Order: sequence, then C-alpha cells, then structure tokens
Amino acid sequence: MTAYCRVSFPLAVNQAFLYRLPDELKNRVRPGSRVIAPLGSRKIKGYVLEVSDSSSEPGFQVKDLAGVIETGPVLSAKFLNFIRKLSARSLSPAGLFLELTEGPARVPETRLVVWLTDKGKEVLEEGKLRGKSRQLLELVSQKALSPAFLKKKLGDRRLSSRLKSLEQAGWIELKVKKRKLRENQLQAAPLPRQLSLPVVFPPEEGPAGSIFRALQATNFQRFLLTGEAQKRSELIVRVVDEVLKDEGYIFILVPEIEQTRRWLPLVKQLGLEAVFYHSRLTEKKRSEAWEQIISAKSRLVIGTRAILFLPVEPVRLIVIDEEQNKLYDQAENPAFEVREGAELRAREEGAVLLLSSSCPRVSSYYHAQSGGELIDSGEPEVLSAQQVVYLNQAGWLPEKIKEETEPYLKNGQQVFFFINRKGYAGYLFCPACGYVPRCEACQIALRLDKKKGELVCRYCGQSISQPEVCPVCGQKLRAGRVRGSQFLLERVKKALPDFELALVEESEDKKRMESCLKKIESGKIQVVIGTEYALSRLCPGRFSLVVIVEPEMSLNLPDFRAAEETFIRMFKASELLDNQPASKIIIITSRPGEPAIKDGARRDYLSFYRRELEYRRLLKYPPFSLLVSLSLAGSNLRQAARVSRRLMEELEQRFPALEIIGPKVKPGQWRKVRKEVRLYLRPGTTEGLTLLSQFLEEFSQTNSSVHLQSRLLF
DNA sequence: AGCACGCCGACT
DNA sequence: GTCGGCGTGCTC
Repeated sequence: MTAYCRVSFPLAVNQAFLYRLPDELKNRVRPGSRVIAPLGSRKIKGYVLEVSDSSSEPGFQVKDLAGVIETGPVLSAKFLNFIRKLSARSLSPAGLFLELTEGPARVPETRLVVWLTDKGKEVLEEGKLRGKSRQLLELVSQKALSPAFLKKKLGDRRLSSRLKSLEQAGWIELKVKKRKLRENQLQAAPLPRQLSLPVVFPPEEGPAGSIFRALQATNFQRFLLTGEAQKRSELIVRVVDEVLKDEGYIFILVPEIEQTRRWLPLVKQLGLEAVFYHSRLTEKKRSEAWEQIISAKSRLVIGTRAILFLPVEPVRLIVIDEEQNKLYDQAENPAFEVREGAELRAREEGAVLLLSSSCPRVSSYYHAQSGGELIDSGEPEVLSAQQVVYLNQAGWLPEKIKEETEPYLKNGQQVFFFINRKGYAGYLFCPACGYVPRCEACQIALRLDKKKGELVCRYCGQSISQPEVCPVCGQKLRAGRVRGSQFLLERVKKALPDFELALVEESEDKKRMESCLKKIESGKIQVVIGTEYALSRLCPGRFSLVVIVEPEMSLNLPDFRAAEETFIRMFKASELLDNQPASKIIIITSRPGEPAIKDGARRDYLSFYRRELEYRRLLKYPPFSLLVSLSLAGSNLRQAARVSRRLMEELEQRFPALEIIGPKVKPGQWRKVRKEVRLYLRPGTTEGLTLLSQFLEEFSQTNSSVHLQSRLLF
C-alpha cells in the first residue's frame, strides 16, 4: 500500500495534484496540512485536500511530497468542507481560499542564495562571457545573492533557466541558507476551539425571538432583516449581546473596508469586545487582531469578506450587512460570491445567517418572504409624493439650481447632488456630420485633454494632437463635455459662487477625501456633489435637499437587474435626506414615471418589489429561475472565444435542455488587459444545477489556459 | 501563477 | 551565434 495525497496550490490552477507520501511524512500530513511539493521545475507551497491509500499506481508519473510546514492553523473537517464547496461553486482553486486562512504573514525559514564557484571566477576573469550572464556572475562575485534579487536587478525574465545552465556549467552553486527565527515565529497557532454547546437563549416572541430559537437549535437558518438602519442595528446588537454571553463566534460582514467604521460607535457605546479585521491592516495590527480572535479573547469580528476564512470555531452567527451591495458579487482573487461564501460557511457551522438591508435585492426578499424568514424591524417610512419634485433638462440651469437650493443654504442646511457618472472627459465631434475621432487601434472615442491640446485613448493610452477640422466633411470640430460629476460641479459652482463645494467621488487622494468628509459632517461644507462612492460614506439623514441627476442612465444597461440597481441607488440617495417636513428630493430626469426612480426616491420598497417581481416572473429571471453567470477570461480575445466555443459545443451536447444566453464579449474596463467572454446558463432544476456544476468544474480543469468563473444568481 | 519551449527578428 | 520579445501549453 502506498499513501498518496491530493494537493491544491494557491495558483490560478483549479486542479488538485496527486503526490506520493514518503514514509517520514506519513504521520505528519493530514487534510488541511501546508506542504511543499514539486510542481514543474519549482517547489512550492500547497494544501492537502485529502490523504488516501492505494495499491494501484495512477496512469501518470507521481512525484514525492517534499515537506510539511508545521506552523500555521490546523483546519477542521468542517472548515475544509466549506472550502471545498466554495471552490467547486466558484470554480476558483481551493488553494487560493486556503491561503486566506493563514493569518499574519510568516517570514520564510530558509532562503536560497547563488554562490560563485572557483571555476566561475576563472571564467569571469578570462572575460569571454557577455550580456546578462556576465552581469550575473559579476554581481555574485562580490557576495552571495538571492535569485529574487538578481531577477529584479538584471531585469531577466528567464533567470531560472539561466541559473540552471550556469549551475550545470559549474560556474555557480545554489545553496540553502537558514534564517534566524524569532521565538514567536516558531509557535504553531492554537487549534480551533470546540466549545461546549448549547446554552439557553431568552424565550420571547417577536423578531429577536425567532433568531434566538434558531441559535438555540444550532442548525443553519437564514433570515432577512429589513427596516431602517438604526432599528436594524439595535436588533443585531441585542442578538450579538446574547451570543456573547454564550459561546462561539460572531462575524459581521461589511461590503468594503470603509464600512467597518459604521460599527465603531455602536461597539464603543455598548462596550463590546470587537475586533475589526480586513486585508489592509498593517502587519502589526493584523497580528494583534489575529491573536485576539484565535485565542477567543474576542469573539465578535467585524470586517470584509476576509473574515469568512478565519479558522475559528464554532461560528454561531454571520451577519451580512447591506446585503444588497454589489461589492458582494464582485470578489476577486479568488473569485466568489460573498453571500454564497457566507452561507456555505454558516451551513457547515450550523450557524444563523442574517442578511440585513433597508432595500434588499428582490430575490432575497422573495426567498425570505416565501420561506417565512423575513424580519421587519419596523415600518419603513415612505416619503409623501409632495416631497418629490421632478424637473426636466431645465434643472441643469444655474438659475434653477440657485432658486431651488438657496432657501436651504441660507437656513444653514445642507444640500446633496447625486450623479452616477464620473466625468471629466471632453470629446471632439463634428457638428455637421456627427463624426467622432476614434483610436485607430482600439476603436474607442478619444478623450480630449484640453490643456495639452491632445486626444488620448483611455484604453491604450496613445495620444494624437488635436485636429482642427473634420476629416470627413471638413467642418470645424467642436468640443463636447460628458455631463458627469465634474461638469455638474462647475455648473453648481457657477450657480452658488458664495458657498464652499465638495466633490465626493473615488480619488487617489484618500487623506483629502477624509478631511473633506469631516468638513461635511461638521457642517462646514454645505453643498456636496457625489457619485455612488459618496452614498455609503455620507451620513444618512444629513441633508435637507437631495438633487438626483439623470438616474435613468443606468436603466438601459444590458442586465436583468438594471432596474433593481437603479432603484437601490435612488433609495440610498433618498436615505441621506433628513426627515423634516420641508425637506425634499428633486429629480432631474426625462423618465419621471419609471418605477425604479419613482419608488426609489420615495423609499417605497414594496411598490417597486411587486412590480419588479412581476417582470421577473414574466421573463423567467431570478428568483423564478436559477441563472449561472459564467465568465471566461483569457489573455487575448481569440483564446477566450475559442474556449467559449468549445464550452458551448460540449454544453449543447451534454445538456440539450439547457438554456444558454449569450455569449457576448464583455466591454473591457479601461486598462484591463484580460478579455472576457460572458454567458448565462439557465438550468431548469436544482438537480440540473448539480450536474452542470460538476461538468463546469471538470471543464475548467481541462481548459486551464483561460480563467473560468461561475456565479450563481437566484 | 510561473516556467519552459519554440519561433522570430535584431544585433553584436 | 546570442539575446530578448511574445505566444502557447503544462504542472501530479
């Protein structure tokens, strides 16, 4: 009998590799172990998924496992199950997920150095060598250096093959050097704690009561909590408080790092022992947080999706704050759907999953309502129709802006302008024939840089000098402006020259933005213009007038959730309004009757929900069907298209009843090098989904030249 | 991912 | 001949 193990690597290779276990490693390797394994010409870190005995050799050459790394967390079977399921669902390699469980970075215990041999010295002195090889030997002649350093210094992409040939010639030697380790680096992380369960929760009726009963049962159960933010957090805090009296961990998941701040005052006020955890902590902070969590000194963890991979047990409650947030479906490296990840973890742990939002996704609401897991923390406040004013294009006029805002500003109140388009970009066009200069290579309309007098391609970065006349009809070209945030800023400035304005949108200068937000909070800045970025960063209930500019733009996006997303944005913008009788919302739009706009502004969730649900029912979109969203990303379009054709053929053959929507090429984001082909699959049943998932997993393993990502929409 | 390998054009 | 650039395919 020979012992084998399957190993997954933290690489973009969704495949487990089989290795033989040498006798001396047999007792030290178990599922979850971190190991060193030879892969191609390198030796790299990987994670053992399973260990097995077999008497028959597989049909390929099996290499021996090279070693075990004994430090690091020990993973339970439950936890590995969670990782395996998530990996299968998302088609992302288990190794990438497992790397996230490691906690603070550890300094490697050894390092490789390149030595110059006597023979190498001779060759160097003879002076026959040229180019990079000579440079390399010269560098190494002073002192031994690491391959990584040499690669950087020489700018050599093929350093490893060069080292190999130099080593073979006997001119250099590769040696392993041991590093001195500090005491704490040698310690293995403690085992996940298995706590004694269960304990009694207060018996009561009402919203908290049903959550307590679910916690008591320690079985997976899913709730949707809706209602106003303040009331929702009050309820969450009550539940958290009870669990902390008991045992086990609580994860509160927020969509982005920024949003951990919202929980800070609440935690302080209640004197809760909480740890904030996310990927951008400094090394020291990360170690401290890790230590707090692992040792169970703190069992309440608030943070981004990184917290789902904390190897602690048992987890009793996972809260997904702002469940409607799009960032939850955009996790990358590894790619996965965060809500799905949270649910899989909760299922494995027998924990309660609590989705929370004032305007949940239509699917979430539908599933919660039909499953009886909806908790409404209080009557939502719908604005009266009188508080919402519609303007057409005239709303852009400086005089109009002045007229509408001045009463509020003179009163010392604040005004927010919401525009969902970042825009600095100007462009050239021909007023006679409509010609627009495009990049010859990329076929994208060129952006006008007025200061430099140049036209620039956003895609490839190439620029040409600004032409005067239209090459088609000879007319003088005119400059147009995208009516985005920058344009709006200038307009408002013109209308309100006596007030200080702030533009709140994504920017490089994080510090400036921070002080800007503080000035808004203190009331120093009265007029704020913001994009979607601002919605999650400004305080709800702060503004007396909210002006929403052309929200209909996002309605035409080719996505069945376009209306829902528009509605959510409207709703969130509307939540910034204080609840004074004189306060109002102005919407500059050409489509005032659109439900997403009308209901969003008034925060009338149910009205929008009913209508949208009907639309989804008619078109058989989620929640009335399952959709698998697939993306194939390759280094170039041809490659991605080739694999997508192969995929289509195989799908049609194996699943004749499967509905395939697409494929189409995703319009590339600026600067993105990878090209993506997207398609949707609609399996009729859940059994169909299981078979489909299996097939997709196999397919992604045999077609590793492209990046396959799958996302389940339901 | 990273690495090898092969093909190609440029340049001692 | 040798070097570097780029595309392709594989790793137990």
